[in-house]
Amino acid sequence: MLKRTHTCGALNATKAGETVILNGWVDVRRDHGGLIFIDLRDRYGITQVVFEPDAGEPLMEAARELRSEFVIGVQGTVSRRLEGKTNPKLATGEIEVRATKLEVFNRCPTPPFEISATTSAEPNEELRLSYRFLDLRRPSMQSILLLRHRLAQLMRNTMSSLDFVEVETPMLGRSTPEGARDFLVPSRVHPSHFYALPQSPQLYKQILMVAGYDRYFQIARCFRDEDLRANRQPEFTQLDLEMSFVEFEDVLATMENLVQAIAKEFTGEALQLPLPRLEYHDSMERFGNDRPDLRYGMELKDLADLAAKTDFQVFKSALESNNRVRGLCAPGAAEKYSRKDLDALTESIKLFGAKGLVWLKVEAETLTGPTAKFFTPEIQAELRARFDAKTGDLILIVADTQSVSSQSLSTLRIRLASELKLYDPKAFHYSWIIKFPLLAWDAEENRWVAEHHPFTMPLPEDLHLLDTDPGKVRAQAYDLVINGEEAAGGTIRIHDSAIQSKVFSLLGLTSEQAEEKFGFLLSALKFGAPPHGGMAFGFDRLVMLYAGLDNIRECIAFPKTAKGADLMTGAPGTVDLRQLRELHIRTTEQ
RNA sequence: GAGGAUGUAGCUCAAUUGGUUAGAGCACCGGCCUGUCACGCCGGAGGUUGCGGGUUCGAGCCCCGUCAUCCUCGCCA
Repeated sequence: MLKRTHTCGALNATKAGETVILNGWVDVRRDHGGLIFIDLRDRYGITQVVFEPDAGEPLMEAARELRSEFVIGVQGTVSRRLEGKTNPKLATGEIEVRATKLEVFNRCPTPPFEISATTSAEPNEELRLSYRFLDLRRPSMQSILLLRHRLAQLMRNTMSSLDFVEVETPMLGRSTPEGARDFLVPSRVHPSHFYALPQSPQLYKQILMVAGYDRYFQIARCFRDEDLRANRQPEFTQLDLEMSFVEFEDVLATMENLVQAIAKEFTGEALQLPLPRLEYHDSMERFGNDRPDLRYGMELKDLADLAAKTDFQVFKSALESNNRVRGLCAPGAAEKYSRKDLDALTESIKLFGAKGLVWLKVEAETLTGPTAKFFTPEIQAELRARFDAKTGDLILIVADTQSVSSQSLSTLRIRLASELKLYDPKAFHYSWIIKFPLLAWDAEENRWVAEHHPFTMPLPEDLHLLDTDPGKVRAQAYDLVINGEEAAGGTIRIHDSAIQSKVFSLLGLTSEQAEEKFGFLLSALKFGAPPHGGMAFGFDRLVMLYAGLDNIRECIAFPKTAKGADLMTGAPGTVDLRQLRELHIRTTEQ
């Protein structure tokens, strides 16, 4: 076998005259009859190999047989290219390898799509996923997986240097009631009993704190059996971590070191610490969601006072039902959005239950639009002032419930910012969102549910509200938001049994039920649990952000489709009846 | 569970109002070519228009069903 002495990205003019062997795939063949060029590709690069008649007819004959994606070994002499014949597009473009020997390791049928980077049209994703082994051979995919590897390495190194210990936790665990739907694994040995794949290593990492591993981390696979989205897969990866003997500020400060290292590595930016912070309540008011993209402004404004002064029935009835009247001002959008575009915007928020969208174009003298007549000159002036609106701007107003107006306006804000190019798509903005609510009221179940999980520590100054006004209690929870994406999130945990019981009772759990559901953790917490807290970074999402991707499948080697299928392997598939019998399982199909 | 989009040659796409034999570029195959690097030139082959049914003199196009993929809501931290 012709074993490589160099990779296809390694040769340059300093190696001229050396005899080398390259291994790789034929990227493209250019057959000039008397002279044959081969671009040879591996994951390091592309090197041009030239077959010349001097090398003998048998070699030329063999070279003529070569086709795209043949796997070969080539021996030859590194040779400086002739004056004016260099290729500045290739890192190896100064040289070429003049072939003296050729070994074809494997031939390849015409591939279903082209691997070469010179191809402009992207094959459709279904095909790419079916032939993932070819898709991943494409240089663009290889650079993504390499970036992913670099991020994992950086995280491991940084965490280790901060004295975190990597510990693996089980994939086969126990189903717990809170959170997402579990993937279940039947037990052969225990009929009718099931393991659950971890939604996250949450409980194990708290137990590791009790065990004295005061700084733990893991690049952990997590599983959630919920419907998929462009940025959601049934299995995904987190950088999971937990720290002991810390408070809120300690976790944030420690993690900012990691964030700073990541930013430096992937954007070259020297992040100023501490990172900016925004309270949940302010974020909801100013941006309508808890993960605002702060690369641009276009903040939401409350307009209740102005709405009250109009005779506009839509506003009046909204205020009477204690709903919100809020809006935003899109700079320079009045011209760019036709009546049809505005109808499309209106349509887009009906998805969230919005009944309509009030739009006003800011002109030199007045505001115009179908509902402008409800706004007196005085109110128009106040509206302008509130948004600091300029001629040519577009004011959009939604009158609806807190939830509907927030969802509608935050979605409009994101869409308009993108369409109006209000930010540099290559820029990065990092911020913490803090002081999340501890609990949310579940109207269906008629009880409080934990926003994060039942072990989240309330803010000390809000503890007294647990008895009087639980909905107002804020948590020691924090999210890291990068460019409008939730990149990480975490909490300080409760290590005080009195507070824990109080939270359980608010959640409607008796101590017996809590014991039954979380007994092993409660037991561990009793045996000397240190104060602790931690967080988890969405690893795939970080790769997406730094690779500039808008789809999570692009940064996962073997992802699932929207219905959770693996088009390459055919998973999920059927199994033999015998396997089912061993597992004590009978399906409804049988 | 729901809504929307897409499905035509190996790939990326086109095909007027339902009307002749469904086209193009790339890839592929054959021939020619000693400096290409998106090589070039000449020639060729390649189609169950996702699948099933219906309407019609006639369906890639209209209708019904179904499958797959994508996006979104619900769901999910």
